Amino acid sequence: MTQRKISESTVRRLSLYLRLLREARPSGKRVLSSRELAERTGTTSAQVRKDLSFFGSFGKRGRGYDVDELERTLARILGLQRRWPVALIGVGKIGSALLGYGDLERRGFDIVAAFDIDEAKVGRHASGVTVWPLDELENVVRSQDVTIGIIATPPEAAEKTARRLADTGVSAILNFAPVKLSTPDTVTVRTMDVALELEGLSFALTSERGNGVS
Amino acid sequence: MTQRKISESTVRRLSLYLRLLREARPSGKRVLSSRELAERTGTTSAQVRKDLSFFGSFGKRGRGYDVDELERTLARILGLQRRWPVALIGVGKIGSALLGYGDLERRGFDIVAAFDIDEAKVGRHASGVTVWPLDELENVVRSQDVTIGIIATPPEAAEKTARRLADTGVSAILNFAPVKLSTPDTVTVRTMDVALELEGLSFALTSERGNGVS
DNA sequence: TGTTGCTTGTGAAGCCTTTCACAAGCCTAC
DNA sequence: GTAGGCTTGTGAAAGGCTTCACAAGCAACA
Repeated sequence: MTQRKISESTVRRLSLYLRLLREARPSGKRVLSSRELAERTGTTSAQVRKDLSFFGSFGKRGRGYDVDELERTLARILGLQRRWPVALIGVGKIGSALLGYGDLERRGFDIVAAFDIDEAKVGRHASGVTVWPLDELENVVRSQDVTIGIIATPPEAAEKTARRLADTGVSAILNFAPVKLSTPDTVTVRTMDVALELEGLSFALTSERGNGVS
Repeated sequence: MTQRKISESTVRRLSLYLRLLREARPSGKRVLSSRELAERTGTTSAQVRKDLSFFGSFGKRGRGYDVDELERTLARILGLQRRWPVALIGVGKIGSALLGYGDLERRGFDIVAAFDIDEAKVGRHASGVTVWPLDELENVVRSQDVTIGIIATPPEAAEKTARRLADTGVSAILNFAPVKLSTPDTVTVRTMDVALELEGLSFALTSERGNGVS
């Protein structure tokens, strides 16, 4: 789609800009400068302009960026002009929280199916999503055209689950299990590990220094 | 404690090394080389050695790193030779999931108090932690010597909650609300945003390219 | 139309992180 | 005890990301 090698940090910031633009819209602001975007996302104006410049020129000199237009542009760049069907594997504590977490739907991601190995959890979940037995993973994922999977299983099961997802054609995985997944490199994996983040905070507190990082 | 300017990515990797060492112990391995550490955490052996070299020399040439010793060393570097009392603000979906999530306790973080503005949630939580009314935040945090707070409130309440925590002497915040927190720079903030991570995956899928990132 | 003020887009510089490559050093086995 | 094989620790090189700094351009207004 676009040129290669956009860094992960750039993509992260693009998401932040998009989030900000969506929040800004109701306020009636029609235009935002790179400086304003920067201040409200915790970066610098040069960084904002550089990030956007990888994809084109979207601003007007002397004015800034049109809020609506930049919102559409960023959504397109990030692949969010569409909705993504997502499969959730593991309906324990974290899985259940995700099922009920409206922010995902609001931002374009629909959990269309959930899976659990525990028969007791199979059926209709409180949040309205159907929980399938794990055996059905391949069938349901294929029939629903799922390309993004969320792993919220116990750590022991994560690796195997990842392999099954990969084999079924899923090419992006958000992993909540505190393990490194070994997947073919046709699959993009992001791991979220709460304890790991807390450990980062522990380090910051221990090495005693108040440099706030967002 | 140690020399300055350790990058966030280094700290992240140190956590991964530590996690791996703890997993490796039961297997009976007494020694691990930087190559083995690297392979199992998704980096390179040179990176492992460089990361460790910021803090000292812990290996034995020709052999590798003693598992027990390096585990202790990393725990000390990360400030994990102690336990951290943590306060949780917001006992909704995410907050409840965290309360029941044993991995935190296992890795040295004790949620010693939870808070919610909703009277109905106040009392003893299923997971055994006391849920306090929000008004009690300052009292309880101070009396329990909490220095790490987890914000799991709705986004609108996050900023104010962060300020209250900061004013009460909390100097590290793990933020689950999808907003940028503005805190004095005596406070270190890390934000975890599920939708943001999914957007990163969306970008990867959209810009069509299979470069697996862990 | 000309002037003033402001903001973008971008090469270049600066800084930081990762990778390279190799001397130094440990261990085993003969 | 010494030869061979392996691994660490680390300067130096390479690579990547961020910041700088400024020409180009838009808008408002006289």
